[in-house]
Amino acid sequence: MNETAERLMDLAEAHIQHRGYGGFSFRELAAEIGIKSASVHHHFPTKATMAAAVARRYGDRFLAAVAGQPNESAEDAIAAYRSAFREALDRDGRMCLCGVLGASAGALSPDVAGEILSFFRRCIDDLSRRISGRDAEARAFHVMATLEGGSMLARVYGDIEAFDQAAAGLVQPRRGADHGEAFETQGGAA
Amino acid sequence: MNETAERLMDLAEAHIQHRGYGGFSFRELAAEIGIKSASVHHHFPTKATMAAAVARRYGDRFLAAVAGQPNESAEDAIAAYRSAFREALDRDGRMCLCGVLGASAGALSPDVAGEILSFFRRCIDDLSRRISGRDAEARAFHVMATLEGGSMLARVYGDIEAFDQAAAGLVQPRRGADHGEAFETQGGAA
DNA sequence: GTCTATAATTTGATAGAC
DNA sequence: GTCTATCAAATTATAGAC
Repeated sequence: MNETAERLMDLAEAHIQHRGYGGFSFRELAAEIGIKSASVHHHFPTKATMAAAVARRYGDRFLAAVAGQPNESAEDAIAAYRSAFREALDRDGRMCLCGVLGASAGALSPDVAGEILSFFRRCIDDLSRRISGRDAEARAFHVMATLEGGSMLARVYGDIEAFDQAAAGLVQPRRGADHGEAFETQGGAA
Repeated sequence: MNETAERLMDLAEAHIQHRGYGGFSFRELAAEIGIKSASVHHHFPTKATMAAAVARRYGDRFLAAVAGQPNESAEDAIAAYRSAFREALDRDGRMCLCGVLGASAGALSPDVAGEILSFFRRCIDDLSRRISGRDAEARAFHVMATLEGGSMLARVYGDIEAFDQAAAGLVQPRRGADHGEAFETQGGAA
C-alpha cells in the first residue's frame, strides 16, 4: 500500500464520515490529490473495494487506539471508547465511519457490510472482556449504541454538547485522565 | 396531498430507512407505482423537497404515536420510545428515518437537515418533560442516542437481539405492557 | 503509476402535448 | 395528473498509450 493509496483512503475516510458512502466519487478524490479518476482505479478496482479497505483500516486503527488490558476496570474501558468517539467529533466534527455506513446497511455491498459487522464484533468483544462480570455483553452493546447515537446527535445538532449529554451517564469523567493514545483522524479534507 | 403523493412518500420512506438518502430515485419510485419519473416531479419539485416532506410526515406520525401526558412516569415515557423503535425493526427491519439521514448529516440540503434537527428537538423536548427532575434533558439525550445506535447495530447484525441488548438497561420491560398506539410503518416495499 | 479517451448507465430535472 | 421526449451532468468503470 503506497503513499498515493494512503492519501486516497484518508480523503475517502473523511468524506464518508461527513457525508456517507455516496458522499465521495473517484473523480473527486482524484482531483483532490491532483490525479485523474482512472488512476484511482489502479489503486482500488472498484468503489466498494475501496470503501471496504477504508473501513478495515479504520477499524484496525480504532481498535489499536482503544485497546487495553483485559484486567482494567470497566470504567477505564468505557472511558477509552468514549474518548475516542469524542475526539473525532471535537477535532473534525466526524462521527464513526462504521456507524455512518451501518446506518445505511441496506445499501452496502456484501464486502463492505462484512467489514462493518466485523468492526462492531471486534469492539463488542473487546469491551465485553474488559467490562466482564454480569451482563458484560449487554453493557458493551449499550455503550457502543450510546456512543454511535450520541455522535449522530452531535452532528445533527452541530454541537458536541449533544454527545456529552448522551454519554454523561456512561462513565464518570475522570479529572484530566485521557485514556490510551489519541485516536488520530486521517486526512485534512472535509 | 393526494393519494399518489402519499404512496410515493410511503415508498421513499421505506427506501430511506433501508438504504439512506441515496437509496432511491424518482425513476425507481415512479416504476414502483406504475407512473413515469416526470410525474413524480408534479408532486414534489425536487428530491430534497420530497425527502424533507417525508421526514416531516415521519416525525409527526412518530411523535403522535409516542406522545403521552407530561405526568406519566419516566419509565413509561422511555418504554414508549423504546417500543416505537423496536417495532419498526421487528416488523420490517427498518431503523429510524431521521437517524439514517442524520448519520450522513453533511450530505443533506438545508431543508432536509432542518427537518431532521426539528425531529430530534421535538423528541428530546417531549422526553425531557416526561422524564422530569434532575438531569432530565441529559437522560432524554441518552435514551435517544441509545435507541438510534441500538437500531443501527441491529441492522448491521441483522438481529434485533442487538437492539434488545443495547436498550436493556434503559427500562425494565413490563410484562405485556405496550405503550401508546403502535407506530405504523408506511408502505410495503423493501 | 498516470494519462487520454470513452463507454455505459443513471440521475435529477424540464418543456410541452394530451 | 400523466405522458413523451429530452437534456445536462455525474458516475463507475475499462482499454490502451506513455
